[in-house]
Amino acid sequence: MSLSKPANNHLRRQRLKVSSTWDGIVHEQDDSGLTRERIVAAGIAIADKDGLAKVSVRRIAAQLDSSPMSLYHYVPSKRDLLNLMLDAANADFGRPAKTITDWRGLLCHFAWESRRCLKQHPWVNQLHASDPEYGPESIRILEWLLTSLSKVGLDVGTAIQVIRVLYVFVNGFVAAESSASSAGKSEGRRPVNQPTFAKAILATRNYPHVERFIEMTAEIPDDQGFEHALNLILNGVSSEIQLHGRSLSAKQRKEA
Amino acid sequence: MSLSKPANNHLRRQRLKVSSTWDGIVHEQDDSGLTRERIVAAGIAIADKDGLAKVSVRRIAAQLDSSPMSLYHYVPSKRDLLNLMLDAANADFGRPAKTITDWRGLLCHFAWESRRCLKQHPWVNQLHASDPEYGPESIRILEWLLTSLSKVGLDVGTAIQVIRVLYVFVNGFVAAESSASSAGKSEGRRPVNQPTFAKAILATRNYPHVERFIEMTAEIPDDQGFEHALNLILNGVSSEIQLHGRSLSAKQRKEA
DNA sequence: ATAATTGTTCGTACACCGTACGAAATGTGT
DNA sequence: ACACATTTCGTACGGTGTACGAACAATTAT
Repeated sequence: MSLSKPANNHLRRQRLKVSSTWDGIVHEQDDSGLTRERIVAAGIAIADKDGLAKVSVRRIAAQLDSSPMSLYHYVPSKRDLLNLMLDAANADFGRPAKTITDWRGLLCHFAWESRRCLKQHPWVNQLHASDPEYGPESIRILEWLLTSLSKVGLDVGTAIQVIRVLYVFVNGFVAAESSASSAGKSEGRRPVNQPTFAKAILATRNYPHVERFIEMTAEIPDDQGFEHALNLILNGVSSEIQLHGRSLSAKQRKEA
Repeated sequence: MSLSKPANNHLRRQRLKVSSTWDGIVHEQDDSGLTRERIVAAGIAIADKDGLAKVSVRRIAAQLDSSPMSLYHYVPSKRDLLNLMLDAANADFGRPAKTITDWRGLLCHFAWESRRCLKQHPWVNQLHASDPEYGPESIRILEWLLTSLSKVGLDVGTAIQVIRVLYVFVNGFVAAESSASSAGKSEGRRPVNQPTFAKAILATRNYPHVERFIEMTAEIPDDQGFEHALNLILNGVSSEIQLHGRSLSAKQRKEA
């Protein structure tokens, strides 16, 4: 459709050499050509619309008016393509205003913003469970967070430990959230009278607490539940900091 | 190979009617026949040995000297088969001695025991990310934990919230653990000079904190890291309880 | 004993997947 | 114009889940 400008392709190739960091290979193209970015974007689009399971090399190719095997010139394997998608999904993680000057604020921002990104692309969780490779975006974010925290006076060691917990928590929470809501949406998926494990068992009325559990998680708004849980963890952090404070009193850390 | 005893099959079918609760269907068999349990067990064996990806209907059938389609009489779909596997994996969750009489001890036990189960079957995490359906075992465990906690005086509402956090945390932690270790084990998987996103980026030495992060998570023994993180969360719980304690002082919960 | 009914196995087939291989096409440098 | 490098893509292999229906075996009814 749109024609390329072969005149100065050579120059542009020279010029853009910096951009691509996957391996040695460098490509660029105007609108209609293949690009790793375009491929990744198409993959994300499909995953967002129809779920991660529907992301196939063939389908991406179709969406780009190309052929399956062509993609393999820009991406070494599907596995890696998924990794690229994963990282790209973190691209719109927002750094906060600089006005935040306490660790709690920073961690809060991190948690909420992570959650926002994750909810935008529910498939990230699935992906993340089977392959936690860090991409450039994730690394940038992590670095930013750690430097911010240390600027604010938090010991880097503790920061790291805490982030690990927080990160894991947010991921898991969102996973639970999104799979619960998707279970509600596509509730005609099952043959109707096949009442899902859980329902059949709970119908025996032998597990009152669990019933209560399910009720609660259903009726409490997700945001509120998240905030609550988040605060719980942050309180834990707070008490951690108080304990072996700013690297003082390292001795009494054995029993407190 | 082993011959069946067709003489009294009828009687035995009558006798065993109680056991199976999936839907209405009831089956039983001596050693050589198909059973839902045997199918599930085979699936678990494969997943344990070669990973979840290698669990296919065909392969399970082969392992049971049967044909693929035969399995579908005992299991409605592969999706459900995986759910059955998931639940079966929780079967050896151990209840603690009754000597534990404080919430912290109970939650600790729950966390450690969950982790143990998860580590035994690393694929559970993967599975869990894409389908969190509760099975009978999980429900039993949850019910037990909740009743125990309430016996010990913990408000059920808080207990529920806390368990959610803890559960999510343990899952995520173990996921991180196991995928990190598996990345180390099969490190010849990549074409050697294709240096993984992360390594290439970190090689620029622009992200010192992240480097430190990776070092730390690598060198701290997993058990220790887990204990630390767990205590952090439990401290959060502790402060939560102190705050709006045993439903006292609900007013000052706004700012503390 | 014979027939009808039921529960269980399984061969075949379809649509889909990731991707190895190598030939074709396209563009570039001399 | 020719040689070269890059990019495209047709074909094919071996795998997947499972719908369908024929075959078989066991149980029950007559």
